[in-house]
Amino acid sequence: MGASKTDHFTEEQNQIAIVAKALGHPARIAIIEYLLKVNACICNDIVNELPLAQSTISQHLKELKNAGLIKGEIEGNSICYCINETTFNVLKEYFSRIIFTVTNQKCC
Amino acid sequence: MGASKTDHFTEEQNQIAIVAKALGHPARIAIIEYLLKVNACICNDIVNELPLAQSTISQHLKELKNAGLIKGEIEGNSICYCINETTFNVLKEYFSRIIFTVTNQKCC
DNA sequence: ATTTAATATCGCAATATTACGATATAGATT
DNA sequence: AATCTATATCGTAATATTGCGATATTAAAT
Repeated sequence: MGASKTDHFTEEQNQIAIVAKALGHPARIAIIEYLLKVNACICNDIVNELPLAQSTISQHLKELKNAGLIKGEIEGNSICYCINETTFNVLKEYFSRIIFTVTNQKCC
Repeated sequence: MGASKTDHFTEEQNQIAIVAKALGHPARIAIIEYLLKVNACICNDIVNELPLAQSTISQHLKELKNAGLIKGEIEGNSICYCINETTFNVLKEYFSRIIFTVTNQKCC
């Protein structure tokens, strides 16, 4: 095994899971925070910031991009990776909805 | 390999990653949504709801519990699993902070 | 035209995750 | 006491993830 049974879940459930999974690694969280901090953004900076090899960071960036959490634009020699606000908003809305529902419950 | 280099990241980065990772599976998202829906909560219900074996669901519940996303209280024969609002709040706050920071940036 | 710099991809090894069936455990029911 | 019901744990197979070094690739600088 090792593969998830995605077929049996809703589109939204799979989508949220994909995004959450992409955030499920401290290096990727650190990358997001670094992008926030520097505002402008070039991958090679991150290589000096994180204790990981360049190839590993490139891989993490790819996963963040696939999940729609960051956008990357080629800018001459380097690449401008930025936060994709939209996806983070989807997450925030989703969690807000959960919290709202829980708060209005009486169980536990 | 297969293990993350958690040592080199901050406590918060690791914590957020752990919680996000726990949500990074559609079955676990479905479990959360089911808990929300039924309000009262017994694991065995979920077995009839999801296309997964009882042992698999038990495993997923364990991971959600370890990440602090749900709480479980033994209630006689069965177990009352409920959403742990606190952890969801932490997530929401974290994403809100990200969105706030991004919105006030001019890059990209 | 070469070289340099920034990034991506490949191939691999180590480990983690997912899922299942079988079995254990523990309280409830008979 | 025996059985049922709900849940957890174990063992195992299949697959995914993490991380690295080596090697592309592509644009910039010399």
